[in-house]
Amino acid sequence: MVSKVERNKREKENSLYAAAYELFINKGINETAINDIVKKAGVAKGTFYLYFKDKYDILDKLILDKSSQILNEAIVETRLKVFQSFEEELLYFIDYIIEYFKENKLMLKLIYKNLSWGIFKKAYRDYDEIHEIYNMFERGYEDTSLPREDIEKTLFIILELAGSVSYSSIILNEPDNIDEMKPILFDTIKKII
Amino acid sequence: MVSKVERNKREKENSLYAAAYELFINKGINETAINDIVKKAGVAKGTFYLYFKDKYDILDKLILDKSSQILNEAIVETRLKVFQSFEEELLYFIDYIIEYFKENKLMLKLIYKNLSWGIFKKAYRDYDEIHEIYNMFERGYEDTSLPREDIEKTLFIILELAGSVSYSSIILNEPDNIDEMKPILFDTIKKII
DNA sequence: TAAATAAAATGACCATTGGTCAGTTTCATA
DNA sequence: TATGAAACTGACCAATGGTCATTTTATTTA
Repeated sequence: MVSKVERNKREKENSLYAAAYELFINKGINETAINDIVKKAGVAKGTFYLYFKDKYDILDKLILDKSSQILNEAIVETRLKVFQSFEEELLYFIDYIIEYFKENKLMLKLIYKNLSWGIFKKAYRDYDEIHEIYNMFERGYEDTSLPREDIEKTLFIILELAGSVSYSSIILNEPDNIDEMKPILFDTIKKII
Repeated sequence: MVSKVERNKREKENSLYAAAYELFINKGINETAINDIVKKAGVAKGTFYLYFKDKYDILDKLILDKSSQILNEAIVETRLKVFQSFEEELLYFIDYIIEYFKENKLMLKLIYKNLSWGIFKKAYRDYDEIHEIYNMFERGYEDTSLPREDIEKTLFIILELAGSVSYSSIILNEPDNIDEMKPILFDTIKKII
């Protein structure tokens, strides 16, 4: 049973997350004051400092949460489908995330600009779901021309590539919009694996 | 002839740039106050606001300057050499930049985390040198299997790839250090072109 | 070269923000 | 119902961002 204290605690914490998320998305991180966050969350300022060190602490935790959420969603959706090849599976997975961020541009902006690999590593340790991406690669590697020992590095390269190209084309339309960039991005990934 | 006013003006501005650069590098951007910058630069606070809108304004201009500087240096060095192929030329260019940033990690950290494609576009318009990267691609495209119309997109993809992989491996040693990652990065680029 | 004009530089000043902590409220336990 | 523990509060102060009337410096004009 969850005690009342526990429940209240989570309520305050969650309302802080929700308030910070909305403000970071709509006003930007630099333009959001702690005062804005606690006011929107309906808690006292001191409460903020019970849960978070500063603005960048709640930001880190926020994007860790959001990013593992969307990654997990993409993994689950991918597992539900049947594919002819690993290539097809991988591209489906990446496309799922791209389409998601096409609809949630502000979230992409927030996540991508602040998600360090260090944070991702923490997710990789702490969240079982994240392992699934690697497992997908593990399962599929026989279909590829890749040396066994390069799997992790290649996975990294593909995720970095997909991430940075998607970010630029979705947020900045540079060098072109995402729908124009998708074919060449996918062709590139096919060349890599 | 450069007037005395002009000369003084540039001195103040440059001392602000130099101070901000050193502080951003060593203390971090969030931890650096405008007061710190003007104190280090030896000018009054009001002077700062004559030249820059805020902290992020001087940061933008700083990284635009630093990044076009290193890009230009790499281009000049590459032009001095003779290559057997476009592939060789491109990899030399990228390697030059990687080696530079290996020796200047803090600068890479500052630039990469804050260089938006928007800023790069401005450099692309304003600085002739930046065009040279595209020209290198233009000259070399006959050596590749790429369709003519995909040159710009491919250039973009390769630069994004090299940039994000280099950043992670140099700064975070993730997923491995840059010397371990280089072979696979270069192989990947070869596959792409 | 001296006076008038223009431009640049200054730093005291105030509003906003980050962060603290003594006191208060809420909850679990005996 | 009393007691102790934990969560919560918001008044408070130090630090920061940004302004602007005044002063200093450079240029132009007479």
